[in-house]
Amino acid sequence: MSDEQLDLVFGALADRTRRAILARLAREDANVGDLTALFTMSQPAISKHLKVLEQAGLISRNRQGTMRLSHLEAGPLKQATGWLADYREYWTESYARLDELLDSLD
Amino acid sequence: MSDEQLDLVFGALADRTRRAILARLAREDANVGDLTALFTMSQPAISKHLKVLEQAGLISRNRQGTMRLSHLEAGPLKQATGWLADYREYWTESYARLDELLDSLD
DNA sequence: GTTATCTATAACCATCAAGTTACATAAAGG
DNA sequence: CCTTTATGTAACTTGATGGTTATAGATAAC
Repeated sequence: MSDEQLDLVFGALADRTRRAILARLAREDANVGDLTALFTMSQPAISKHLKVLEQAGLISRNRQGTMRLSHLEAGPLKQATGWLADYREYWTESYARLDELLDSLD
Repeated sequence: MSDEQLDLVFGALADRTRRAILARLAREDANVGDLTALFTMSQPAISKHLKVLEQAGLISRNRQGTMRLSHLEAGPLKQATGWLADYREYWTESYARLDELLDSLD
């Protein structure tokens, strides 16, 4: 995973509103209105967050009538976890199992 | 892990210089001078990055004579991975193994 | 105690990020 | 078509971020 991509992914995850959006999308796809209702901020603010998430590859979006549904994409989350796992030497307890896990990804 | 802590950890990881510092520290502890030599930026810039990493709990530091050695701390990396793993439903292939892994952490 | 080395801090600058309000655009329905 | 609903975009404000240079502070050596 490139530095540029990791910048985008970790940058996207660095905001709690965006993390909450991802948590919501993990349950079910949602449109902008659904997501706006969850927070105390304006719809344009949510649209901006969705744009950041989309550019990081963390969500995809498609039109459904007048609405646009956001859908969680797990690929970048997987890759970010892969990056973190490079430090597995420091995860002393579960070194072996993590190795297994990583081998099995993609 | 609190939202505040996740903000700090993902925010710290969102910068490629800081990720490179962590990668260097994964091999061996280093002082500010060592780290400055790796990049094309000033020593104060590196000191600032180290401060960010320290506040995120990703490194600890202790004096060794006139130098201060930075040491990688894996705890927050582990917890950030734990957060990412909440999306394991989307990691279809390795669902079971990741569950095992998480149960074994801490 | 002076000097040399290593690191931190202060002050500053430019850019970016996260929010706002106001308005424009897209699709569906009567 | 005109209206309604849903969303995107523009312009702006505020504060954070990432860098700089210059300087101060801490420790060791002499």
